[in-house]
Amino acid sequence: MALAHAILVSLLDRPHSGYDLAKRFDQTVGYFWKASHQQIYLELHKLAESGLISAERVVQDVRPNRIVYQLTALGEDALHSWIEEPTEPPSYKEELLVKLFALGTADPAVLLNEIGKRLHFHEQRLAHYQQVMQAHYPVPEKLSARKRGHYLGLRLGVLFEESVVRWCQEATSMVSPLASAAVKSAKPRSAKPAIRKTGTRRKTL
Amino acid sequence: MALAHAILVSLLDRPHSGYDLAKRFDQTVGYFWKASHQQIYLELHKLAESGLISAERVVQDVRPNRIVYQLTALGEDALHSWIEEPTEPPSYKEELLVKLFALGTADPAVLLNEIGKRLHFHEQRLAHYQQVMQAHYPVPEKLSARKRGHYLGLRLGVLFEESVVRWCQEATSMVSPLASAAVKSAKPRSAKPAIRKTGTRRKTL
DNA sequence: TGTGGCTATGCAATATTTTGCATATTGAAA
DNA sequence: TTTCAATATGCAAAATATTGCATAGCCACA
Repeated sequence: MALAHAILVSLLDRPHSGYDLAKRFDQTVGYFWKASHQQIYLELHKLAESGLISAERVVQDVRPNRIVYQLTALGEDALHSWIEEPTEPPSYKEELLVKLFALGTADPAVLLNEIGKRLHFHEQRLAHYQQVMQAHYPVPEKLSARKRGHYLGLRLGVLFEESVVRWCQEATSMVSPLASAAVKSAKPRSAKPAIRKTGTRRKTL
Repeated sequence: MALAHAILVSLLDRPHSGYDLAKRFDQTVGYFWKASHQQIYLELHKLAESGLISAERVVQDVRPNRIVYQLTALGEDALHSWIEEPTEPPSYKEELLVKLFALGTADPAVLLNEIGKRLHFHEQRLAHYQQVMQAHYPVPEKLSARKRGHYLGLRLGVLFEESVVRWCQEATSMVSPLASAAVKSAKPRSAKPAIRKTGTRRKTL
């Protein structure tokens, strides 16, 4: 139930509305913990019900009203005893690697294209992280305790992205010979163009 | 529904029983896709029902009987059209980083200990990956297409583990000054010993 | 002779996450 | 002037994942 805890640590910094949290989970915390707004709102209701956070309605005239949540003493305790519990290493679920496992029979060109898209994505994210790093944590040794925690999150992000970028480059050079070979031997696996109607999704599988 | 596909790519190599798959998901594929045996058995039933795989009961006298599954033509098609679909980058969920976000108020010694355990874990895993690398993929440039896919999975594993190991080291040197400072200022957050009754789990949070 | 581990499969209940939909206002752009 | 993006919150259904439990024989160890 770690989403609850991710919300609680966010509230440790300062009170947030669900909307705030949803945005925050698209940045900072979101670098290593994703959550949709639906999930956040649901979790906030649960947390409020169990007394770990308290809600306050803030009336706004220009914008829709907000419900701002803050930690209760109970919530702080719960958070800190959770922190004392042992932490399990996460499991990565990399769809792209699953696909690469089928490199023997799949069309290398398709996978090469996917790898290229990923390279771009991770380069962008790396650049973003590095920029935040420059702007907010130029001298890590001088940071306060609280900021060190945030810094270390970002730091792992940087290291990860660097790895993935490098991997994408290596993967490109290992897959592209297969793709060009496939072109030469003219053995197209499938002629259907990769048209994706956005919004549709296969139901059966 | 990527578990289904992770199963299908495994079956692409050769037929497997649920038990085989569960073990495989603790190795190779499991490096980047975890699944429990319950989930695997459930998924196998679904896949068999939708005709993507076929089941065959293998009678054994010494051991319990096994049910061996293999891909059908339908299954192969489904797998390959899934591969053509765009792939989303995964989201990492790192509990430890969530905890580190509370570094301002949490006990640094506890987190330092967790980081230490993680360092050990990832060093072990890195060593294991490197050993498999040596044993099975000594010269990546000479690998067949099929093996290249497997190699690239392992390769990302190595890069990841190297990053995390490095991060753990950096994190240790950034958190330990806080821990010793806390000892000096004698400000224990909680006196309760970190006893964990195995099998119990908090229900409310 | 009991205890535990490995092989092998599975059900049921709960928890978590995703997907789709719904509502309502403001301000800026086309 | 319609359309789009942003602000703000939420419900319901379906898909996925986790947790606990059950069965059952064989083998090794003490």
